[in-house]
Amino acid sequence: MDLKKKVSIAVIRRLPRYYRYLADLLKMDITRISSKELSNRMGITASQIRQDLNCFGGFGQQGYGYNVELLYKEIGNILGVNDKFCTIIIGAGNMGQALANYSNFESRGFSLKAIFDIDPELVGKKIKGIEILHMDALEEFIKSNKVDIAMLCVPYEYTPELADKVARLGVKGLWNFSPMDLKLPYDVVIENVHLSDSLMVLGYKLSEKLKNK
Amino acid sequence: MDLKKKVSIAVIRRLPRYYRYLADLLKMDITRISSKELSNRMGITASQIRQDLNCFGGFGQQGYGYNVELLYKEIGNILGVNDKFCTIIIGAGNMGQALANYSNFESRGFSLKAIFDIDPELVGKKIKGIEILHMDALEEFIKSNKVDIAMLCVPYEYTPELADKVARLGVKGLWNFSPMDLKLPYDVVIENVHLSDSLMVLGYKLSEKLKNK
DNA sequence: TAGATTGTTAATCGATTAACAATC
DNA sequence: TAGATTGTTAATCGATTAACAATC
Repeated sequence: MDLKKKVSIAVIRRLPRYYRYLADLLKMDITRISSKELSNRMGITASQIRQDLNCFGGFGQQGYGYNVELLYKEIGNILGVNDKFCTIIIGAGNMGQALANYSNFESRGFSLKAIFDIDPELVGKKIKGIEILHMDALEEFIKSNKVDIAMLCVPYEYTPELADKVARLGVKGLWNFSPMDLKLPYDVVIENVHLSDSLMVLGYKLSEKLKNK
Repeated sequence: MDLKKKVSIAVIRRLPRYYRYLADLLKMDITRISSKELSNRMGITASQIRQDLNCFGGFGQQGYGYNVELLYKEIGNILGVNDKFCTIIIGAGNMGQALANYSNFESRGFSLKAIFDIDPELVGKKIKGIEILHMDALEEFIKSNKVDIAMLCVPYEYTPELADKVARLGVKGLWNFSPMDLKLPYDVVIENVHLSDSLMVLGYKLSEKLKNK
């Protein structure tokens, strides 16, 4: 179907970073930038920037550089900022509530539709105007609403079963916060946030640092 | 000082994942495993597993494979699970509280010593037996206690200033939850958790998926 | 011993960097 | 036009995979 080579995940993972730097430049009223200057700010090579951007098309102009606003919008498009993904949060503990309160998800195309929990203390409460529903209502909700992404913030032991359930109901994207690799027999995309993995890497870096002193 | 080549960060980032799989195997009372069998479970090549492990030494035995418990302990050692890092959480909002409640950090060598916030409503409250202190007490606390890692969970606009402050006070590891790349003139190791970056990558994967249907 | 599987070297692959012609 | 900087090809580097002798 698509003839051009698939863009590597390494490039994709750099896009949100470009997007952040371009937003900063916009805020500073900088209207144009060269790959050289951007490379200085970001601490990567200008070559890499040009290579990355050219995976998606020629956004620059010889002798001039890149128009910041245009490039910002283009990268936004690539990342689907204008796509409006409908999301739900499952598990309204601290992590779930933290995600519900993240204000910049909305501006990046992620629209929170509902929050679910089993705790009767939490059910009925509102976060950012979104009512917390009981878990029992989850299946019905997914069946009668478009849900693109489920953010899984339930305790470890509930996660696999829950992931399987929402995938079976047709949710195509999972954002997993449990320290496990979900394996699903369905055609689903998964992005993991393994906090303890990240912390352990920090621990490793720190001991290396102390060792070499 | 160290003659052997520095282990690449790609390898390091896989270690916590090995550690999780080995913990699972232990739980299942599996005492030995070959790189082949582990590769099947993890979905990576046996070659990569052997290469990764041999960055740190020969933990296996020809004809036998790896002793699960031994390997688990060795990887734990490499990651510093026995190192006891003292940590503090700055910002006791939902994210800070979520981190405070993460029970498996402690078992991985991270000992939470204090939590800080400016909100008088929160100050004095206890999470997991740790009292939330006022931000004003931060400087004094760091000066009179060993603090290895600060987990920064304050709003975006406070983060750079705060990072600079704790680094100046001698904290050597920062775990940053704000969507920005901290740049510090001090000798500090930083690990970022950029949630919105992760979510945007999920969004990208999802649109790719839908496009190719 | 025969079979299994490691540790390690060599080959391959992919990603990053360098170079430069094209062109604004 | 001259200078700057892109888009793109080629070179380099590093990481992953394959192969296999060593050995349990």
